[in-house]
Amino acid sequence: MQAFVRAPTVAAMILLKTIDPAVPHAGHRAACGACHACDVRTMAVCAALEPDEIGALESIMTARRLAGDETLVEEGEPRRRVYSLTSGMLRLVNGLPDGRRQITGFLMPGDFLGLADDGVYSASAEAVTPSALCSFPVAGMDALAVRFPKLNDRLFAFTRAALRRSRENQMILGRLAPVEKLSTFLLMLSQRAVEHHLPADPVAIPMSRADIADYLGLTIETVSRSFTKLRNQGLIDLPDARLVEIRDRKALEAVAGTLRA
Amino acid sequence: MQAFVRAPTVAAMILLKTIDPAVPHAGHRAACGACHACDVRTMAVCAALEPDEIGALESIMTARRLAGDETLVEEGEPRRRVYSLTSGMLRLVNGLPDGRRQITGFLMPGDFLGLADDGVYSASAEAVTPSALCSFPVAGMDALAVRFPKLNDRLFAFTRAALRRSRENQMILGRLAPVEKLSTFLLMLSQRAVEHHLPADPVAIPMSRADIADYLGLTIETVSRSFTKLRNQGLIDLPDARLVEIRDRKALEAVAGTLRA
DNA sequence: CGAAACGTTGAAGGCTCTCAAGTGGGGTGG
DNA sequence: CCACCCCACTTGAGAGCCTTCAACGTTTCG
Repeated sequence: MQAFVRAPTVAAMILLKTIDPAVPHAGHRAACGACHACDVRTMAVCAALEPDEIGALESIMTARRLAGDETLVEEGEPRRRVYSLTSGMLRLVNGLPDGRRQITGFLMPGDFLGLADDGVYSASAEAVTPSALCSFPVAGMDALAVRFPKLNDRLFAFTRAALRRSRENQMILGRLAPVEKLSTFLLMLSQRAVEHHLPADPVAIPMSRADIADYLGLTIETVSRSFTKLRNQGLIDLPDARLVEIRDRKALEAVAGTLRA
Repeated sequence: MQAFVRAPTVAAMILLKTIDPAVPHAGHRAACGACHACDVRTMAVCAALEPDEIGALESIMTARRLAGDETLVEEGEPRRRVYSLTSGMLRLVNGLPDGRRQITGFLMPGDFLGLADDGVYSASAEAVTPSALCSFPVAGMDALAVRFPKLNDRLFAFTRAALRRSRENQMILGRLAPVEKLSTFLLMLSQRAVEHHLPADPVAIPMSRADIADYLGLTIETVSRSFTKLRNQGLIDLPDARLVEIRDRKALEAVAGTLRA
Protein backbone atom coordinates (compact mmCIF):
# COMPACT_ATOMS: atom_id res chain seq x y z
CA MET A 1 0.00 0.00 0.00
CA GLN A 2 3.00 2.34 0.11
CA ALA A 3 3.63 4.83 -2.63
CA PHE A 4 5.90 2.51 -4.52
CA VAL A 5 6.83 3.55 -8.03
CA ARG A 6 7.36 0.61 -10.32
CA ALA A 7 10.53 0.48 -12.27
CA PRO A 8 10.09 1.07 -15.97
CA THR A 9 9.48 -2.42 -17.26
CA VAL A 10 8.83 -2.97 -20.93
CA ALA A 11 5.11 -2.59 -20.38
CA ALA A 12 5.51 0.50 -18.23
CA MET A 13 7.75 2.11 -20.81
CA ILE A 14 5.10 1.78 -23.45
CA LEU A 15 2.58 3.34 -21.14
CA LEU A 16 4.85 6.07 -19.93
CA LYS A 17 5.46 7.40 -23.36
CA THR A 18 2.18 9.31 -23.13
CA ILE A 19 3.59 11.30 -20.25
CA ASP A 20 5.64 14.29 -21.27
CA PRO A 21 9.05 13.78 -19.68
CA ALA A 22 9.73 17.52 -19.87
CA VAL A 23 7.11 18.17 -17.22
CA PRO A 24 8.26 18.73 -13.62
CA HIS A 25 7.69 16.34 -10.74
CA ALA A 26 4.46 15.08 -9.28
CA GLY A 27 2.28 17.22 -7.04
CA HIS A 28 2.77 20.47 -8.91
CA ARG A 29 0.07 22.76 -10.18
CA ALA A 30 -0.86 23.42 -13.77
CA ALA A 31 2.16 21.65 -15.12
CA CYS A 32 0.69 21.15 -18.57
CA GLY A 33 -0.46 24.71 -18.69
CA ALA A 34 -2.72 25.08 -21.66
CA CYS A 35 -5.88 23.11 -22.28
CA HIS A 36 -5.62 23.73 -26.01
CA ALA A 37 -2.48 21.62 -26.11
CA CYS A 38 -3.86 18.85 -23.92
CA ASP A 39 -3.50 15.26 -25.11
CA VAL A 40 -7.07 14.39 -24.27
CA ARG A 41 -8.83 17.62 -25.23
CA THR A 42 -10.80 15.83 -27.92
CA MET A 43 -12.18 13.08 -25.71
CA ALA A 44 -12.40 14.55 -22.23
CA VAL A 45 -15.32 16.54 -20.84
CA CYS A 46 -13.67 19.76 -21.94
CA ALA A 47 -14.38 18.83 -25.55
CA ALA A 48 -17.89 20.07 -24.85
CA LEU A 49 -16.67 23.65 -24.82
CA GLU A 50 -15.70 25.88 -27.73
CA PRO A 51 -12.10 27.10 -27.83
CA ASP A 52 -13.16 30.51 -26.54
CA GLU A 53 -15.05 28.96 -23.65
CA ILE A 54 -12.23 26.72 -22.42
CA GLY A 55 -10.78 29.62 -20.48
CA ALA A 56 -13.65 29.48 -18.00
CA LEU A 57 -12.84 25.86 -17.28
CA GLU A 58 -9.13 26.50 -17.18
CA SER A 59 -9.56 29.28 -14.66
CA ILE A 60 -10.93 26.94 -12.02
CA MET A 61 -8.60 24.09 -12.95
CA THR A 62 -5.58 22.88 -11.04
CA ALA A 63 -3.15 20.30 -12.34
CA ARG A 64 -2.37 17.32 -10.19
CA ARG A 65 0.10 14.49 -10.53
CA LEU A 66 0.10 11.16 -8.78
CA ALA A 67 2.81 8.61 -8.24
CA GLY A 68 2.02 4.95 -8.73
CA ASP A 69 -0.26 3.52 -6.02
CA GLU A 70 -0.90 6.98 -4.63
CA THR A 71 -4.45 7.53 -3.38
CA LEU A 72 -6.33 10.47 -4.85
CA VAL A 73 -9.62 10.25 -2.98
CA GLU A 74 -10.90 7.95 -0.29
CA GLU A 75 -14.23 6.15 -0.18
CA GLY A 76 -16.68 8.01 2.09
CA GLU A 77 -14.74 11.26 2.01
CA PRO A 78 -16.76 14.42 1.23
CA ARG A 79 -16.69 15.07 -2.48
CA ARG A 80 -15.08 18.47 -2.83
CA ARG A 81 -13.24 18.11 -6.12
CA VAL A 82 -13.77 16.26 -9.37
CA TYR A 83 -11.08 15.25 -11.81
CA SER A 84 -10.36 14.63 -15.43
CA LEU A 85 -7.59 12.15 -16.09
CA THR A 86 -5.10 13.32 -18.71
CA SER A 87 -2.53 10.54 -18.52
CA GLY A 88 -1.87 7.36 -16.60
CA MET A 89 -4.49 5.10 -15.10
CA LEU A 90 -6.63 5.07 -11.97
CA ARG A 91 -8.56 2.30 -10.27
CA LEU A 92 -11.86 2.73 -8.47
CA VAL A 93 -11.80 0.63 -5.32
CA ASN A 94 -14.48 -0.38 -2.84
CA GLY A 95 -13.48 -2.16 0.32
CA LEU A 96 -15.10 -4.50 2.80
CA PRO A 97 -14.27 -4.32 6.51
CA ASP A 98 -12.51 -7.68 6.36
CA GLY A 99 -10.13 -6.55 3.66
CA ARG A 100 -11.84 -7.92 0.59
CA ARG A 101 -11.92 -5.38 -2.19
CA GLN A 102 -13.66 -4.89 -5.47
CA ILE A 103 -12.36 -2.71 -8.25
CA THR A 104 -15.39 -1.29 -10.02
CA GLY A 105 -13.52 0.30 -12.87
CA PHE A 106 -10.30 1.57 -14.35
CA LEU A 107 -10.04 5.16 -15.51
CA MET A 108 -8.07 5.96 -18.63
CA PRO A 109 -7.03 9.32 -20.08
CA GLY A 110 -10.10 11.39 -20.89
CA ASP A 111 -12.20 9.67 -18.25
CA PHE A 112 -13.83 11.69 -15.53
CA LEU A 113 -13.72 11.00 -11.82
CA GLY A 114 -16.67 11.86 -9.61
CA LEU A 115 -19.57 11.06 -11.91
CA ALA A 116 -21.39 8.66 -9.64
CA ASP A 117 -20.86 10.55 -6.46
CA ASP A 118 -23.25 12.78 -4.62
CA GLY A 119 -22.02 14.25 -1.37
CA VAL A 120 -19.31 11.72 -0.64
CA TYR A 121 -17.06 9.66 -2.87
CA SER A 122 -18.57 6.21 -3.29
CA ALA A 123 -15.19 4.67 -4.07
CA SER A 124 -11.52 5.29 -3.50
CA ALA A 125 -9.44 6.33 -6.47
CA GLU A 126 -5.84 5.15 -6.61
CA ALA A 127 -3.20 5.57 -9.27
CA VAL A 128 -2.30 2.37 -11.07
CA THR A 129 0.53 4.12 -12.85
CA PRO A 130 1.95 7.61 -12.43
CA SER A 131 -0.88 9.83 -13.54
CA ALA A 132 -1.75 13.41 -14.34
CA LEU A 133 -5.12 14.99 -13.79
CA CYS A 134 -7.03 18.21 -14.03
CA SER A 135 -8.66 19.00 -10.71
CA PHE A 136 -11.81 21.08 -10.35
CA PRO A 137 -13.72 22.27 -7.30
CA VAL A 138 -17.20 20.78 -7.31
CA ALA A 139 -18.90 24.13 -6.81
CA GLY A 140 -17.04 25.66 -9.71
CA MET A 141 -17.78 22.75 -11.99
CA ASP A 142 -21.45 22.83 -11.05
CA ALA A 143 -21.57 26.54 -11.87
CA LEU A 144 -19.96 25.91 -15.23
CA ALA A 145 -22.39 23.09 -15.94
CA VAL A 146 -25.20 25.58 -15.48
CA ARG A 147 -23.51 28.23 -17.56
CA PHE A 148 -22.61 25.82 -20.36
CA PRO A 149 -25.41 23.30 -20.94
CA LYS A 150 -23.19 21.45 -23.38
CA LEU A 151 -20.76 20.74 -20.58
CA ASN A 152 -23.57 19.39 -18.47
CA ASP A 153 -24.75 17.25 -21.36
CA ARG A 154 -21.31 15.80 -21.78
CA LEU A 155 -21.02 14.98 -18.10
CA PHE A 156 -24.41 13.33 -18.36
CA ALA A 157 -23.30 11.32 -21.40
CA PHE A 158 -20.17 10.23 -19.55
CA THR A 159 -22.32 9.08 -16.66
CA ARG A 160 -24.57 7.07 -18.94
CA ALA A 161 -21.52 5.44 -20.53
CA ALA A 162 -20.15 4.63 -17.07
CA LEU A 163 -23.48 3.07 -16.16
CA ARG A 164 -23.46 0.91 -19.27
CA ARG A 165 -19.95 -0.25 -18.51
CA SER A 166 -20.84 -0.97 -14.92
CA ARG A 167 -23.78 -3.10 -16.00
CA GLU A 168 -21.63 -4.93 -18.49
CA ASN A 169 -19.30 -5.61 -15.58
CA GLN A 170 -22.20 -7.08 -13.66
CA MET A 171 -22.64 -9.59 -16.46
CA ILE A 172 -18.92 -10.35 -16.45
CA LEU A 173 -18.82 -10.82 -12.69
CA GLY A 174 -22.02 -12.77 -12.38
CA ARG A 175 -22.07 -15.07 -15.35
CA LEU A 176 -18.67 -15.56 -16.93
CA ALA A 177 -16.11 -18.25 -16.10
CA PRO A 178 -12.57 -17.17 -15.22
CA VAL A 179 -11.04 -17.57 -18.69
CA GLU A 180 -14.06 -15.84 -20.17
CA LYS A 181 -13.62 -13.00 -17.72
CA LEU A 182 -9.96 -12.60 -18.52
CA SER A 183 -10.52 -12.79 -22.28
CA THR A 184 -13.19 -10.11 -22.04
CA PHE A 185 -10.87 -8.03 -19.91
CA LEU A 186 -7.98 -8.29 -22.36
CA LEU A 187 -10.19 -7.42 -25.31
CA MET A 188 -11.54 -4.46 -23.39
CA LEU A 189 -8.02 -3.24 -22.64
CA SER A 190 -7.07 -3.67 -26.27
CA GLN A 191 -10.12 -1.79 -27.46
CA ARG A 192 -9.59 1.08 -25.08
CA ALA A 193 -5.93 1.21 -26.06
CA VAL A 194 -7.04 1.80 -29.63
CA GLU A 195 -9.43 4.51 -28.54
CA HIS A 196 -6.62 6.19 -26.66
CA HIS A 197 -4.12 5.89 -29.51
CA LEU A 198 -1.92 3.52 -27.57
CA PRO A 199 -0.30 0.36 -28.98
CA ALA A 200 -3.00 -2.29 -29.17
CA ASP A 201 -1.24 -5.31 -30.61
CA PRO A 202 1.09 -5.91 -27.72
CA VAL A 203 -1.35 -4.61 -25.12
CA ALA A 204 0.18 -3.03 -22.05
CA ILE A 205 -1.30 -4.35 -18.80
CA PRO A 206 -0.55 -1.56 -16.36
CA MET A 207 -2.27 -3.15 -13.39
CA SER A 208 -1.08 -5.97 -11.18
CA ARG A 209 -2.57 -9.45 -11.04
CA ALA A 210 -4.12 -8.45 -7.73
CA ASP A 211 -5.89 -5.55 -9.41
CA ILE A 212 -7.14 -7.80 -12.19
CA ALA A 213 -8.33 -10.33 -9.63
CA ASP A 214 -10.19 -7.69 -7.65
CA TYR A 215 -11.73 -6.37 -10.84
CA LEU A 216 -12.90 -9.74 -12.13
CA GLY A 217 -13.92 -11.26 -8.82
CA LEU A 218 -11.18 -13.89 -8.78
CA THR A 219 -8.01 -14.70 -6.85
CA ILE A 220 -4.61 -13.78 -8.22
CA GLU A 221 -3.81 -17.47 -8.63
CA THR A 222 -6.85 -18.04 -10.80
CA VAL A 223 -5.98 -14.96 -12.86
CA SER A 224 -2.48 -16.29 -13.35
CA ARG A 225 -3.72 -19.73 -14.29
CA SER A 226 -6.18 -18.23 -16.75
CA PHE A 227 -3.35 -16.30 -18.38
CA THR A 228 -1.40 -19.52 -18.67
CA LYS A 229 -4.39 -21.33 -20.10
CA LEU A 230 -4.87 -18.71 -22.82
CA ARG A 231 -1.15 -18.80 -23.58
CA ASN A 232 -1.04 -22.59 -23.79
CA GLN A 233 -3.98 -22.53 -26.18
CA GLY A 234 -2.08 -20.12 -28.38
CA LEU A 235 -4.62 -17.30 -28.07
CA ILE A 236 -2.17 -14.90 -26.49
CA ASP A 237 1.53 -14.55 -25.84
CA LEU A 238 3.12 -13.16 -22.69
CA PRO A 239 6.52 -11.66 -23.48
CA ASP A 240 6.25 -10.01 -20.08
CA ALA A 241 3.74 -10.41 -17.27
CA ARG A 242 2.57 -6.89 -18.03
CA LEU A 243 2.45 -7.25 -21.78
CA VAL A 244 0.02 -9.34 -23.82
CA GLU A 245 0.21 -10.11 -27.48
CA ILE A 246 -3.10 -11.21 -28.95
CA ARG A 247 -2.24 -14.01 -31.34
CA ASP A 248 -5.77 -15.12 -32.23
CA ARG A 249 -8.29 -12.38 -31.68
CA LYS A 250 -11.21 -14.29 -33.16
CA ALA A 251 -10.65 -17.20 -30.84
CA LEU A 252 -10.20 -14.86 -27.92
CA GLU A 253 -13.50 -13.19 -28.73
CA ALA A 254 -15.13 -16.59 -28.92
CA VAL A 255 -13.81 -17.51 -25.49
CA ALA A 256 -14.95 -14.14 -24.16
CA GLY A 257 -18.46 -15.53 -24.53
CA THR A 258 -19.19 -13.11 -27.34
CA LEU A 259 -20.63 -10.70 -24.85
CA ARG A 260 -22.15 -8.74 -27.70
CA ALA A 261 -25.10 -11.02 -28.49
CA MET B 1 -40.41 -17.05 -21.35
CA GLN B 2 -44.07 -16.89 -22.29
CA ALA B 3 -46.34 -14.21 -20.90
CA PHE B 4 -47.41 -16.25 -17.94
CA VAL B 5 -49.38 -14.45 -15.29
CA ARG B 6 -48.80 -15.78 -11.82
CA ALA B 7 -51.76 -16.52 -9.66
CA PRO B 8 -52.20 -14.19 -6.71
CA THR B 9 -50.19 -15.89 -3.99
CA VAL B 10 -49.98 -14.37 -0.54
CA ALA B 11 -46.90 -12.40 -1.53
CA ALA B 12 -48.39 -11.26 -4.78
CA MET B 13 -51.52 -10.06 -2.97
CA ILE B 14 -49.49 -7.80 -0.77
CA LEU B 15 -47.76 -6.36 -3.76
CA LEU B 16 -50.88 -6.01 -5.83
CA LYS B 17 -52.52 -3.78 -3.29
CA THR B 18 -50.60 -0.85 -4.74
CA ILE B 19 -52.41 -1.31 -8.02
CA ASP B 20 -55.74 0.42 -8.20
CA PRO B 21 -58.26 -2.32 -8.96
CA ALA B 22 -60.68 0.25 -10.40
CA VAL B 23 -58.38 0.79 -13.34
CA PRO B 24 -59.23 -1.00 -16.63
CA HIS B 25 -57.24 -3.82 -18.20
CA ALA B 26 -53.66 -3.82 -19.33
CA GLY B 27 -52.53 -2.21 -22.53
CA HIS B 28 -54.80 0.82 -22.30
CA ARG B 29 -53.76 4.42 -22.59
CA ALA B 30 -53.69 6.98 -19.82
CA ALA B 31 -55.56 4.76 -17.42
CA CYS B 32 -54.54 6.66 -14.34
CA GLY B 33 -55.35 9.95 -15.98
CA ALA B 34 -53.98 12.68 -13.80
CA CYS B 35 -50.36 13.04 -12.75
CA HIS B 36 -51.39 15.06 -9.72
CA ALA B 37 -53.06 11.99 -8.28
CA CYS B 38 -50.22 9.63 -9.11
CA ASP B 39 -48.91 7.32 -6.40
CA VAL B 40 -45.30 8.05 -7.20
CA ARG B 41 -45.50 11.75 -8.02
CA THR B 42 -43.25 12.61 -5.08
CA MET B 43 -40.44 10.25 -5.97
CA ALA B 44 -40.52 9.86 -9.74
CA VAL B 45 -38.81 12.14 -12.23
CA CYS B 46 -41.96 14.24 -12.52
CA ALA B 47 -41.37 15.54 -8.99
CA ALA B 48 -38.86 17.87 -10.63
CA LEU B 49 -41.68 19.91 -12.10
CA GLU B 50 -43.97 22.40 -10.44
CA PRO B 51 -47.70 21.58 -10.45
CA ASP B 52 -48.30 24.05 -13.27
CA GLU B 53 -45.53 22.50 -15.36
CA ILE B 54 -46.70 18.92 -15.07
CA GLY B 55 -49.12 19.46 -17.93
CA ALA B 56 -46.26 19.65 -20.41
CA LEU B 57 -45.08 16.25 -19.29
CA GLU B 58 -48.58 14.85 -19.19
CA SER B 59 -49.25 15.99 -22.74
CA ILE B 60 -46.57 13.71 -24.17
CA MET B 61 -47.27 10.88 -21.77
CA THR B 62 -49.03 7.64 -22.53
CA ALA B 63 -50.03 5.10 -19.91
CA ARG B 64 -48.94 1.54 -20.36
CA ARG B 65 -49.72 -1.62 -18.46
CA LEU B 66 -47.87 -4.89 -18.48
CA ALA B 67 -48.89 -8.37 -17.46
CA GLY B 68 -46.47 -10.49 -15.46
CA ASP B 69 -43.44 -11.65 -17.49
CA GLU B 70 -44.41 -9.38 -20.37
CA THR B 71 -41.47 -7.79 -22.17
CA LEU B 72 -41.48 -4.02 -22.45
CA VAL B 73 -38.30 -3.42 -24.42
CA GLU B 74 -35.71 -5.72 -25.91
CA GLU B 75 -31.95 -5.45 -25.61
CA GLY B 76 -30.47 -3.92 -28.75
CA GLU B 77 -33.75 -2.40 -29.90
CA PRO B 78 -33.67 1.28 -30.91
CA ARG B 79 -34.52 3.42 -27.93
CA ARG B 80 -37.63 5.32 -28.95
CA ARG B 81 -39.47 5.63 -25.67
CA VAL B 82 -38.51 5.99 -22.03
CA TYR B 83 -40.65 5.02 -19.08
CA SER B 84 -41.43 5.84 -15.50
CA LEU B 85 -42.68 2.92 -13.46
CA THR B 86 -45.74 3.76 -11.36
CA SER B 87 -46.56 0.35 -9.95
CA GLY B 88 -45.32 -3.22 -10.10
CA MET B 89 -41.76 -4.27 -10.75
CA LEU B 90 -39.48 -4.66 -13.76
CA ARG B 91 -36.25 -6.54 -14.25
CA LEU B 92 -33.39 -5.42 -16.46
CA VAL B 93 -31.99 -8.44 -18.26
CA ASN B 94 -28.89 -9.00 -20.32
CA GLY B 95 -28.48 -12.25 -22.16
CA LEU B 96 -25.60 -14.32 -23.51
CA PRO B 97 -25.94 -16.28 -26.75
CA ASP B 98 -25.81 -19.58 -24.86
CA GLY B 99 -28.77 -18.68 -22.68
CA ARG B 100 -27.00 -17.45 -19.58
CA ARG B 101 -28.55 -14.27 -18.31
CA GLN B 102 -27.70 -11.57 -15.84
CA ILE B 103 -30.25 -9.32 -14.21
CA THR B 104 -28.58 -5.97 -13.69
CA GLY B 105 -31.33 -4.42 -11.66
CA PHE B 106 -34.92 -4.39 -10.53
CA LEU B 107 -37.06 -1.31 -11.10
CA MET B 108 -39.54 -0.28 -8.46
CA PRO B 109 -42.30 2.37 -8.59
CA GLY B 110 -40.78 5.78 -9.20
CA ASP B 111 -37.78 4.35 -11.01
CA PHE B 112 -37.02 5.42 -14.53
CA LEU B 113 -36.29 3.17 -17.48
CA GLY B 114 -33.88 4.25 -20.19
CA LEU B 115 -31.30 6.14 -18.16
CA ALA B 116 -28.25 4.21 -19.31
CA ASP B 117 -29.22 3.93 -22.90
CA ASP B 118 -28.03 5.93 -25.85
CA GLY B 119 -29.37 4.92 -29.22
CA VAL B 120 -30.38 1.38 -28.36
CA TYR B 121 -31.59 -0.25 -25.18
CA SER B 122 -28.66 -1.88 -23.45
CA ALA B 123 -30.89 -4.34 -21.62
CA SER B 124 -34.29 -5.94 -21.94
CA ALA B 125 -36.98 -4.84 -19.53
CA GLU B 126 -39.51 -7.42 -18.42
CA ALA B 127 -42.34 -7.20 -15.94
CA VAL B 128 -41.77 -9.21 -12.77
CA THR B 129 -45.30 -8.49 -11.63
CA PRO B 130 -48.19 -6.79 -13.42
CA SER B 131 -46.99 -3.24 -13.80
CA ALA B 132 -48.10 0.22 -14.84
CA LEU B 133 -45.90 2.80 -16.46
CA CYS B 134 -45.88 6.24 -17.95
CA SER B 135 -44.44 6.11 -21.44
CA PHE B 136 -42.70 9.05 -23.10
CA PRO B 137 -41.25 9.49 -26.58
CA VAL B 138 -37.53 10.10 -26.35
CA ALA B 139 -37.65 13.21 -28.52
CA GLY B 140 -40.38 14.73 -26.41
CA MET B 141 -38.61 13.95 -23.18
CA ASP B 142 -35.37 15.41 -24.50
CA ALA B 143 -37.19 18.59 -25.47
CA LEU B 144 -38.72 18.87 -22.02
CA ALA B 145 -35.32 18.28 -20.42
CA VAL B 146 -34.06 21.30 -22.32
CA ARG B 147 -37.11 23.38 -21.46
CA PHE B 148 -37.05 22.42 -17.78
CA PRO B 149 -33.48 22.19 -16.49
CA LYS B 150 -34.78 20.82 -13.22
CA LEU B 151 -36.17 17.83 -15.05
CA ASN B 152 -32.80 17.25 -16.66
CA ASP B 153 -31.11 17.57 -13.29
CA ARG B 154 -33.41 14.98 -11.83
CA LEU B 155 -32.80 12.56 -14.66
CA PHE B 156 -29.09 13.12 -14.10
CA ALA B 157 -29.44 12.47 -10.39
CA PHE B 158 -31.38 9.27 -11.11
CA THR B 159 -28.59 8.16 -13.41
CA ARG B 160 -25.95 8.81 -10.77
CA ALA B 161 -27.98 6.82 -8.25
CA ALA B 162 -28.30 3.97 -10.75
CA LEU B 163 -24.56 4.03 -11.28
CA ARG B 164 -23.90 3.84 -7.55
CA ARG B 165 -26.27 0.91 -7.24
CA SER B 166 -24.68 -0.83 -10.19
CA ARG B 167 -21.24 -0.47 -8.66
CA GLU B 168 -22.51 -1.76 -5.36
CA ASN B 169 -23.81 -4.72 -7.32
CA GLN B 170 -20.34 -5.26 -8.71
CA MET B 171 -19.09 -5.64 -5.16
CA ILE B 172 -21.91 -8.04 -4.35
CA LEU B 173 -21.29 -10.14 -7.44
CA GLY B 174 -17.54 -10.16 -7.23
CA ARG B 175 -16.73 -10.49 -3.59
CA LEU B 176 -19.63 -11.82 -1.51
CA ALA B 177 -20.38 -15.46 -0.70
CA PRO B 178 -23.86 -16.80 -1.55
CA VAL B 179 -25.43 -16.26 1.89
CA GLU B 180 -23.88 -12.82 2.04
CA LYS B 181 -25.33 -12.04 -1.35
CA LEU B 182 -28.79 -13.19 -0.36
CA SER B 183 -28.71 -11.34 2.96
CA THR B 184 -27.69 -8.15 1.19
CA PHE B 185 -30.44 -8.71 -1.33
CA LEU B 186 -33.12 -9.21 1.30
CA LEU B 187 -32.03 -6.14 3.23
CA MET B 188 -32.06 -4.14 0.01
CA LEU B 189 -35.59 -5.32 -0.75
CA SER B 190 -36.67 -4.47 2.76
CA GLN B 191 -35.14 -1.01 2.58
CA ARG B 192 -36.69 -0.23 -0.77
CA ALA B 193 -40.04 -1.49 0.49
CA VAL B 194 -39.85 1.12 3.24
CA GLU B 195 -38.96 3.82 0.75
CA HIS B 196 -41.95 2.83 -1.33
CA HIS B 197 -44.32 2.64 1.63
CA LEU B 198 -44.82 -1.08 1.28
CA PRO B 199 -44.85 -3.58 4.14
CA ALA B 200 -41.25 -4.13 5.20
CA ASP B 201 -41.47 -6.59 8.06
CA PRO B 202 -42.77 -9.49 6.09
CA VAL B 203 -40.99 -8.48 2.89
CA ALA B 204 -42.68 -9.46 -0.35
CA ILE B 205 -40.33 -11.17 -2.78
CA PRO B 206 -42.04 -10.58 -6.10
CA MET B 207 -39.39 -12.27 -8.22
CA SER B 208 -38.75 -15.96 -8.73
CA ARG B 209 -35.74 -17.89 -7.47
CA ALA B 210 -34.45 -17.88 -11.04
CA ASP B 211 -34.57 -14.08 -11.08
CA ILE B 212 -32.76 -13.87 -7.77
CA ALA B 213 -30.16 -16.32 -9.03
CA ASP B 214 -29.60 -14.36 -12.21
CA TYR B 215 -29.35 -11.17 -10.20
CA LEU B 216 -26.85 -12.52 -7.68
CA GLY B 217 -24.80 -14.63 -10.04
CA LEU B 218 -25.84 -17.97 -8.52
CA THR B 219 -27.92 -21.01 -9.44
CA ILE B 220 -31.48 -21.38 -8.23
CA GLU B 221 -30.41 -24.30 -6.07
CA THR B 222 -27.79 -22.24 -4.30
CA VAL B 223 -30.32 -19.47 -3.77
CA SER B 224 -32.75 -21.95 -2.31
CA ARG B 225 -30.11 -23.47 -0.05
CA SER B 226 -29.05 -20.02 1.11
CA PHE B 227 -32.65 -19.23 2.03
CA THR B 228 -32.79 -22.47 4.00
CA LYS B 229 -29.50 -21.68 5.70
CA LEU B 230 -30.74 -18.27 6.85
CA ARG B 231 -33.98 -19.82 8.02
CA ASN B 232 -32.23 -22.60 9.95
CA GLN B 233 -30.05 -20.02 11.65
CA GLY B 234 -33.17 -18.17 12.74
CA LEU B 235 -32.32 -14.97 10.86
CA ILE B 236 -35.40 -15.11 8.68
CA ASP B 237 -38.68 -16.96 8.41
CA LEU B 238 -40.32 -18.14 5.21
CA PRO B 239 -44.08 -18.34 5.66
CA ASP B 240 -44.22 -18.54 1.88
CA ALA B 241 -41.50 -18.88 -0.76
CA ARG B 242 -42.31 -15.33 -1.85
CA LEU B 243 -42.53 -13.84 1.64
CA VAL B 244 -39.68 -13.26 4.07
CA GLU B 245 -39.94 -12.27 7.66
CA ILE B 246 -36.74 -10.78 9.03
CA ARG B 247 -36.41 -12.21 12.54
CA ASP B 248 -32.94 -10.91 13.38
CA ARG B 249 -32.06 -7.87 11.34
CA LYS B 250 -28.79 -7.18 13.15
CA ALA B 251 -27.52 -10.68 12.50
CA LEU B 252 -28.69 -10.48 8.91
CA GLU B 253 -26.78 -7.25 8.46
CA ALA B 254 -23.72 -8.89 9.96
CA VAL B 255 -23.98 -11.77 7.53
CA ALA B 256 -24.48 -9.31 4.69
CA GLY B 257 -20.84 -8.43 5.23
CA THR B 258 -21.76 -4.97 6.48
CA LEU B 259 -21.36 -3.66 2.98
CA ARG B 260 -21.29 -0.15 4.38
CA ALA B 261 -17.75 -0.01 5.70
C1' DC C 1 -57.52 -35.10 -12.31
C1' DG C 2 -53.27 -34.66 -14.70
C1' DA C 3 -49.69 -31.71 -16.54
C1' DA C 4 -46.60 -28.12 -15.72
C1' DA C 5 -44.06 -24.90 -13.15
C1' DC C 6 -41.82 -23.50 -8.90
C1' DG C 7 -39.28 -24.54 -5.11
C1' DT C 8 -36.64 -27.68 -2.08
C1' DT C 9 -33.49 -31.26 -1.05
C1' DG C 10 -29.95 -34.91 -1.94
C1' DA C 11 -25.64 -36.83 -4.00
C1' DA C 12 -21.66 -36.50 -6.75
C1' DG C 13 -18.37 -34.10 -9.29
C1' DG C 14 -15.73 -30.25 -10.95
C1' DC C 15 -13.74 -26.04 -10.29
C1' DT C 16 -12.06 -22.40 -7.78
C1' DC C 17 -9.95 -21.16 -3.55
C1' DT C 18 -6.53 -21.86 -0.02
C1' DC C 19 -2.12 -22.91 1.41
C1' DA C 20 2.49 -23.42 0.04
C1' DA C 21 6.66 -23.51 -2.53
C1' DG C 22 9.41 -21.91 -6.24
C1' DT C 23 11.09 -18.65 -9.90
C1' DG C 24 12.64 -14.37 -11.72
C1' DG C 25 13.41 -9.47 -11.95
C1' DG C 26 14.88 -5.27 -9.90
C1' DG C 27 16.44 -2.40 -6.28
C1' DT C 28 19.31 -1.88 -2.27
C1' DG C 29 23.22 -2.13 0.46
C1' DG C 30 27.68 -3.81 1.31
C1' DC D 1 29.95 -4.01 -8.84
C1' DC D 2 27.97 -7.79 -6.86
C1' DA D 3 25.10 -10.16 -3.59
C1' DC D 4 21.14 -10.23 -1.27
C1' DC D 5 16.44 -9.39 -0.57
C1' DC D 6 11.90 -8.26 -1.69
C1' DC D 7 8.05 -8.44 -4.41
C1' DA D 8 5.30 -9.96 -8.25
C1' DC D 9 4.07 -13.78 -10.55
C1' DT D 10 3.71 -18.70 -11.41
C1' DT D 11 2.87 -23.35 -10.29
C1' DG D 12 1.51 -27.37 -7.40
C1' DA D 13 -1.46 -30.03 -4.17
C1' DG D 14 -5.42 -30.47 -1.46
C1' DA D 15 -9.76 -29.04 0.36
C1' DG D 16 -14.07 -26.86 0.25
C1' DC D 17 -17.83 -25.11 -2.01
C1' DC D 18 -20.84 -24.31 -5.60
C1' DT D 19 -22.71 -26.46 -9.59
C1' DT D 20 -24.77 -30.16 -11.91
C1' DC D 21 -27.93 -33.80 -12.20
C1' DA D 22 -31.81 -35.84 -10.23
C1' DA D 23 -35.85 -36.69 -7.49
C1' DC D 24 -39.57 -35.06 -4.76
C1' DG D 25 -43.35 -32.09 -2.84
C1' DT D 26 -46.49 -28.42 -3.66
C1' DT D 27 -49.39 -25.41 -6.08
C1' DT D 28 -51.80 -23.94 -10.11
C1' DC D 29 -54.38 -24.37 -14.06
C1' DG D 30 -56.18 -26.69 -18.13
